[in-house]
Formats: sequence, C-alpha cells, structure tokens
Amino acid sequence: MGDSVYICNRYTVVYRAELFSTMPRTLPKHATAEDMKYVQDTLYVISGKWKMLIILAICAGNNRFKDIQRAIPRITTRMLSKELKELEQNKLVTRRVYDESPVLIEYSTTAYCKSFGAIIHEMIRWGKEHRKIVKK
Amino acid sequence: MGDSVYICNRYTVVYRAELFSTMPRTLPKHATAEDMKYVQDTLYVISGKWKMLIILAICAGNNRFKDIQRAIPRITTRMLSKELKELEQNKLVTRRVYDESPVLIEYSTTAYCKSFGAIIHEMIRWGKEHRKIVKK
DNA sequence: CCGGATCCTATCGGATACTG
DNA sequence: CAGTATCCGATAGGATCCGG
Repeated sequence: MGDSVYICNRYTVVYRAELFSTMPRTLPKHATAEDMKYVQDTLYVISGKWKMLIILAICAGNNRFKDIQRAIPRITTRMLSKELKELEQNKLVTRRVYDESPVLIEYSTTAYCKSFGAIIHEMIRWGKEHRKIVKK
Repeated sequence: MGDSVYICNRYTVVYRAELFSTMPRTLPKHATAEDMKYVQDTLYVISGKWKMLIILAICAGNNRFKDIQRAIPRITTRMLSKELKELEQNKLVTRRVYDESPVLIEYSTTAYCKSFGAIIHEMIRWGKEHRKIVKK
C-alpha cells in the first residue's frame, strides 16, 4: 500500500512507499514516493546531451537559432530544434516571433529557468568532489 | 580559447568558454567550462532508469542482491547487476564479500553517497514547482 | 534564416536462459 | 543466492536533404 506507478516521458516506474520510510538522515528525512516522482521529473527535464548547453548559450546572449547553433559546437539543427521545443514545453525557454520580413524569431530563458541556479550550484559542487573521489 | 573538449561515458562535448562569461546572476556567477563538466558528471552518475531507486533501496536497509531486487518492482537481474557495478565504480556503493558457504554478499551505501542529500532536496523542490508551472 | 522530414546508427534497457 | 551471457526491441542522437 502507498505504492504508486508513475509514468514520465522516458519510463514507467513503480515506487514502493516502504523504500522511503527508513532513509538515513543525510538524505531527505521523510521523503515519499511522491517525492521521487519530482526527482525523476527534474532529471528528465535537464538530461540529454544538449539541454544544459542550450540554456547556457541563451543565457549568454544568443537569442536566435543560428546564434545558438554557432555557440554550441557540433550540435545539429535537428537536435537544436527538438530540444528547444522541449525546453519551451517545460517553460524554461520562450519563443517569440516578430513578423517582419524575413521573419525574426527570438528565444530567451524564462525567470523560472533561473530558479534552476541552486541545482546547478549543487551539481557543480558535487561533481567537483566526485572527480577527486573517483580518482583515488 | 579557453574552450575544452570533455568526454564523459556518454558524450563528447565541446564547451565554449565564452558561454559562461555573461550568465544571469541567479545562475552561478562565474561558472566556467570546467564547471559544466562537473554538472555533466553529476547528471551522468545519477541518470538512468534505476540508479536512484537502487540507492534508496539500499538506504532503506536492503543489503543483499535479492533483497534489493525484491524492493524494486520490475527491475531485472541484468539491470540491477549492471547498475550496481557502476554505482560501485563511482564509490556510491560498496560491495563486501563474506566468505561463508554459501557465499554472502552485502551492498551498502557509502558516506559519500549521503552527500547527495542536498541535490535530492533541491530536485524535489524544483520538480514540485515544475509540475505546477507546466500544468498551467 | 528557421527549421521539418527521412533515414541511419549506437546505445539503453528488457526477456530469457544458464551457471558456480 | 548472486549473478553472466545472449538476443532483441525501443529510442536517443547523427547525417543529410529539402522547403517556406
């Protein structure tokens, strides 16, 4: 009981509520199966080869398709197009069309996207530590 | 200049140093291409369908192969075996062999693994927010 | 300039069978 | 019990071509 089935874009996973009752103190104290969904969501939203780089490229001031592409070596138009669409669906990026001729399209990150900062910080910290640990 | 090529298990990516000079304040202030490697590392270590669940299952007190497998619905022996090996390489899990008969093998999470708590917390927070945002 | 459509490959993960 | 080996389908990502 308490188990839940959760479907994210990638996977169907069954979470057993009992897994979350006895976690050590340094992991979330009373995490629930519900919580795990959120972790999977977050992971899904930012995983993939290009997503983080695209976000950072836009943050760096590249607002047009070609500019973003130029800023990220080796990315193909197919991938950039696909990932931008996903980022837009997830409200991390907005796409604005200016009806001039030729048509002008601008991408920008949302304020919400910036709420991401804390996670990025944590990941930098942890990843840095990780290199040291694994090297040993 | 300042660009770097980085190979993690999954991808070969080129980071352009210039991407990181003008990021908004709510993202890391002076993140470098170096920092992005760490983010990718972290992402890689915990991504995949089962890794987080395995960590949590062990935290919950399942220390033997069969116990972990029973705790995680639908995981196959192949996947559990494979992921445990990776987690061990990344020092998140230790494998101990007790030479009794029949042989007894125990998995446990490392203290290092628990340093992960902050990221999990952040991901829960962000993922929760995300559901609300995307629903609208 | 901004992509969509098509085809292809490599990797991820599942099913099943088998072993010390 | 604690896995390994083999085969296989699904999907992520790449290459290329085309169109508004």
